[in-house]
Amino acid sequence: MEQGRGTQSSRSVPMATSEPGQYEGAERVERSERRVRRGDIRDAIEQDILTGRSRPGEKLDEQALARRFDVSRTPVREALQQLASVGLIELKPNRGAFVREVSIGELIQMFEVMAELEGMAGRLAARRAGEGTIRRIRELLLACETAAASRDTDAYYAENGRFHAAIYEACGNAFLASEASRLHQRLKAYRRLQLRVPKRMEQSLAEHRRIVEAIESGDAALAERELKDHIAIQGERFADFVASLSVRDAAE
Amino acid sequence: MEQGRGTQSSRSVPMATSEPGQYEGAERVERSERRVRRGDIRDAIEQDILTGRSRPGEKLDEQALARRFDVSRTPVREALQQLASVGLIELKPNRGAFVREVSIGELIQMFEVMAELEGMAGRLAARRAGEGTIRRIRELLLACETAAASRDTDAYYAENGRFHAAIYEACGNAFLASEASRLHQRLKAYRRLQLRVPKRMEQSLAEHRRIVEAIESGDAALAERELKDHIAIQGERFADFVASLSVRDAAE
DNA sequence: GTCAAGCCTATTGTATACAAGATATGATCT
DNA sequence: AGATCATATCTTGTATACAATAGGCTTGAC
Repeated sequence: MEQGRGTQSSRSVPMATSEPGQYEGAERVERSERRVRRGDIRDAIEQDILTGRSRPGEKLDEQALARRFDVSRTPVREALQQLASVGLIELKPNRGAFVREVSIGELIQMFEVMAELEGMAGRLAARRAGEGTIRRIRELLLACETAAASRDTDAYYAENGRFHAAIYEACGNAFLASEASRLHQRLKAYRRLQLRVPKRMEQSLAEHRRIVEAIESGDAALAERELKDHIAIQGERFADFVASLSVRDAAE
Repeated sequence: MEQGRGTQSSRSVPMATSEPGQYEGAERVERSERRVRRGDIRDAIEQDILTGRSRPGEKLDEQALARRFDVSRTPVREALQQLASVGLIELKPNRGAFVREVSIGELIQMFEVMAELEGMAGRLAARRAGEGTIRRIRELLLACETAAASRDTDAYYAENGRFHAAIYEACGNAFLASEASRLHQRLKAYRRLQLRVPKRMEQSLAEHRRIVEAIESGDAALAERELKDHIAIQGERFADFVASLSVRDAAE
């Protein structure tokens, strides 16, 4: 009953009729999306966390998730493990999975590291980027400008991500690129928040232009500084934003 | 059957014990290594990889590992997932787990990133380290010197790890500290290799002294440079080392 | 002899069963 | 009545059963 899959298979399960569904009241919306692809579960839970649908500190119930995706607990646990390894949730032994509470101080520290990595990527990109790579970055800058011109924060947010990813790739250090992407992904939700700050999109765009200029001219030190500042500003803006909400702040 | 287990699951100790200790059976090694602690499996496989007992490209057989630790495949798979998330192995869908082949180029890239992070930690440590922290770092430098004096590479290797960890802590950015530790751990095996290079231990020690000096004097830029170079040299030495012994090595 | 197609087997992936830990709940004693 | 211990119940963790897939092997045709 609780596992819709097993019932329709021709084989008979020994004593499968153990107990009638004791939680059948919960909504099971995903009726249509049987056959979830591997990784879908992970992505869905991640999305819930990043969008704030799952609040920090909240417990994630394995059984509920299993029902929601119409799978057993096994793949759900797998997904939870992966999310824990990325740092999005915390697995307390014998207690379960909880959405991680990230303090403001911790976020600022993460932005600080991100700034360093982006700066490094910029420095290397300025030295190593070839003709085609630079053209691609230029294109993405243009896309950012278009999005900004139409005041479309969602589009800007998306193009911005692509812009930075292109720089990671351009640095010629695949490991750095993957580490930077990982952190970028991790800070996604908080980056987005800043776009609400008035004029931030325009400022960001101006910074992007200077970054491209520096990379194009091959000025490694400048590219490093511009990118580092670009991210550092985001960290500060984020801190401002938070401070404006909460008067008391323990941000070291 | 494949799991010669389950029959003798006569775990005594009903629950009358009001002891707070949760792993009472830690030293109780029945048969092989019964009652493995959570995480032991992961550590053991990791150790095999880092020490080279499991060669790059080699396939890790779930069933064999399950037998070896006398557990079912479930916790083994869990351990493999974690190792995959750290990058030590690769999980090919429907194919299994394989020890990741790290090319020399990739390793150099990792050292490059490591150098940046260590440099950052040094810079911040120079600015933020307090009285006690510096004393602690000094102590660890002394321990390195002692180990070096007695030509004990194993001891030096261990003290070196503590020395760097102390600097990570001193930087006042816990996130950076954890990221640096993660990478340090990842490069562990390759770091160790370098100590075989003649005079490397002495050079390393000299570099350590300059690093401590820079941090003590509060010279952030210098501390950053010294640490960065310290790691960069390791990357270069590593490349030299590999180049010197592998004419026949299928590097990449 | 070579190649291809289809079965065979070995191994991964998923579901379910079962065990052990944790929390909630109720009974008993002071 | 309140506290404490015992138990009931729920949840996580692990074992096992089953399903599905990949790769090898056999067989048959050319």
